[in-house]
Amino acid sequence: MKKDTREALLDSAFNTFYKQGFQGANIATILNDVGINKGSMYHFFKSKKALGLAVIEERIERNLVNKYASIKSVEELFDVLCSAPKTLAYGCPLNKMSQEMIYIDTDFQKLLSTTYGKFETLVQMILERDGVESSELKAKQIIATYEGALMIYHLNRQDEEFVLVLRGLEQDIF
Amino acid sequence: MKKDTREALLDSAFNTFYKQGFQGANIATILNDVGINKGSMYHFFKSKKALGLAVIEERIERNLVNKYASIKSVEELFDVLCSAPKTLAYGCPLNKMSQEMIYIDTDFQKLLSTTYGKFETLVQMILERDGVESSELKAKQIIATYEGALMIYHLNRQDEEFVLVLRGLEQDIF
DNA sequence: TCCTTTCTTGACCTTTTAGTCAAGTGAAAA
DNA sequence: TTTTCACTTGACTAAAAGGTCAAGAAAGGA
Repeated sequence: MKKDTREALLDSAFNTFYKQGFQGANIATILNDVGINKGSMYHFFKSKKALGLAVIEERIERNLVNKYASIKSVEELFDVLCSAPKTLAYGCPLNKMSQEMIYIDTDFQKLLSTTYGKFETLVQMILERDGVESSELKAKQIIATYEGALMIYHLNRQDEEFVLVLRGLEQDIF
Repeated sequence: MKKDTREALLDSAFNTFYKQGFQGANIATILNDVGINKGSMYHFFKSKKALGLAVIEERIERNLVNKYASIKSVEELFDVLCSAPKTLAYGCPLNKMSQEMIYIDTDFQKLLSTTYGKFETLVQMILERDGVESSELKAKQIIATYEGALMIYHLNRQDEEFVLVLRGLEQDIF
């Protein structure tokens, strides 16, 4: 049972921070959700901050790799990107955590910066595999448009427009 | 002096919320910054939430209109967008506040959604004045790329790449 | 000048928050 | 069986948070 509590904590913390923000979330919610007591959590994580950093490393980053490492073509990439409104109910977890924390805490800043770098590399590799020119810049273009469009989607809740913006980019670039 | 305190409160609250987030900011910081006491603030704003909503209406929205309403051409628009890293030290205020609050509070959600709509309309009008086709979609494309690129910039702190992404869009579209 | 309304003060209240700790449980190693 | 160590409990603490209020100061109109 040793690992289960830690994993359950990370799962619940990820969901709670994702929805409410790191600062806005309170530990009691997570504890109640998992069904354990405080001391148990503080056995695994020395502080709320440590839990937050672990969520970035062991959930946000892991989810990104799971999602993008297996993508085989640019076409497939855009299909996955276009499905974001269905899978990401509160925006991009990495983007959201970054906007909140990078100006406040340098440990968060460093880790989020590194994680973003990995995301960018994953996208870049998909482009290179398909023989796309200037893949670094295009990876940034794709991610930027994706992140921005997802934010706009969550303010409007209009699926079609989100897809149109991304498909527009796909056609402009390729 | 009647209006001064209210205006000073809005200024300080805007800066504080902008840097630390709405939930992460505490009222004592703002009060200390302005140099007044609690009761004085609660005379003008019935709650922290009311202050936050007023900041959106009277600062975030006002700043957007000030910045974009006077832009005369698409060229000028992209120049202004490219200067964002110099003027927006903690990202796009509207984007940041939205990511944090739209899933938490419906009053924030409504107001931020409306404010975004005005921003989009301002950009759309610039495009139309220059005779750009399908201005609505292109306004969304520009804003999406801008917002996403600005987020990436703040994780990397590399000016050139931010500008390259935006200039790339400018060339792809026009 | 006097009166009314608009601010301002600063102490106070209540709730919530992250974090601590000594005592206990239980499973696995010895 | 006994010992050990990883984990769990739940009450406790201290600080910080948002918010209240009665009383006083200023400002403006009559």
